[in-house]
Amino acid sequence: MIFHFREKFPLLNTYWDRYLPFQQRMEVPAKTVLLEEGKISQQYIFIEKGCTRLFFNNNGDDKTVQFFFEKEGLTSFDSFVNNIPSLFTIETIEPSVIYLLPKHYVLQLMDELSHEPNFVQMMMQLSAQRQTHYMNEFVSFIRDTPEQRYQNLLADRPHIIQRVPQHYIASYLGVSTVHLSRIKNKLAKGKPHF
Amino acid sequence: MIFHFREKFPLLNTYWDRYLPFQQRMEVPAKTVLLEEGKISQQYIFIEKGCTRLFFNNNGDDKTVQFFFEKEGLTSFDSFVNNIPSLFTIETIEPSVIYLLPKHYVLQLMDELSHEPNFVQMMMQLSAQRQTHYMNEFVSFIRDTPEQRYQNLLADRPHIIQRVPQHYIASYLGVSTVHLSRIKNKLAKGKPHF
DNA sequence: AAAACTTGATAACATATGTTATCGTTAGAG
DNA sequence: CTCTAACGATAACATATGTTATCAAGTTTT
Repeated sequence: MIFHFREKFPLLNTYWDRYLPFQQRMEVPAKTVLLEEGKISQQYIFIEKGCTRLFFNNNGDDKTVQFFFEKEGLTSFDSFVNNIPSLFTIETIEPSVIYLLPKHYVLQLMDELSHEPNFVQMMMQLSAQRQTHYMNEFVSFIRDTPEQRYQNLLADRPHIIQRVPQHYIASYLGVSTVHLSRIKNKLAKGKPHF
Repeated sequence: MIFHFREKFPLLNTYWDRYLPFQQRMEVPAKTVLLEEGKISQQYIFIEKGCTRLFFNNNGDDKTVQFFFEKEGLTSFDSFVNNIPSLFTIETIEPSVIYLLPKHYVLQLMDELSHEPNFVQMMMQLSAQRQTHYMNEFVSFIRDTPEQRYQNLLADRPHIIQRVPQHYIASYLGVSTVHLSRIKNKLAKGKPHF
């Protein structure tokens, strides 16, 4: 999510590597809560193995907002940056191996980074990248039907459909589990694969 | 949108003021295109008077993504930062007075800013703010019905409903113009105001 | 191994929403 | 000032989607 720098800005690897010793390694089972709704995010989460989801509770039922997999990092950004209660819970979906870096070190790392020559441009690019992600999710809702959104997911991020339980995907797509099942059924009939 | 710093970070006013002379003032009628879909955003837009919308074309009909009013600044961020064709068009809704600041100056301003002590924190806060905005739009779709989204709009940003033509609002809410009209009718009956 | 929970499919019905068409009003253009 | 286009309401019908309930197949727990 946020500091998923490594591929895009290889320069930064040296910075990250310096902070690796401060990370706490954890092996956790599925459905482990890494950040609870209402708590203030105190660390950055990096996923080595497994996957997690970001969700919120709405009148008793979960609404999943995003999924994260191997080599991705995440946090409840607004909570992390502004020290306010998180609107979201972060929970593992599969048994996972994760690394936690306390906020203090993240901020220190960012401060060091700020002296690099292209820091401003880099920050803006990362900011634009994250903004574009959520904007695209939003745009997809005002442009596509749930069926089209499911097909987009199937085309662009099939690993989500393969690894994530269907009711999480349903809430992410904004439909009921029943309707997602109908969509799958309809697509299976339309495009038999034999 | 992006550089709407002034209230949140008064420190920055001195920076902005220094760049005011480089801005181009324009008085334009309604439905003036300020940035066309497919073109690369070359300037930052500040609205002194009037309002604009950000939209994209989808098979012939517009889908409005966001509205902007007095004292707000905007650009097609991803296009602006990464020099790629904009996915969106920016167009005035009312006759407006706007200021344009060429990208070159914006980048120069940011570079100067980067030497301020709390620059990193400021950038992260602004980034979080924008991310939160789009995330909330997204969350609203997987949590609320169109009727609830309309009521949220009415409660949180009534000026949009007052000043913006209804078919723009309909696409922004993700419903047809007919259905938005139905929603308004239903709410008017439920809560008579006499 | 039995029990309990999780996951997913499906049916039946109710409601929400889209589409197309028509009409009236208002606001701009010539 | 008249004409036209933009805007908004409404009806009628078709389709999409939600809700509730039931069933089946795995998984996990005990």
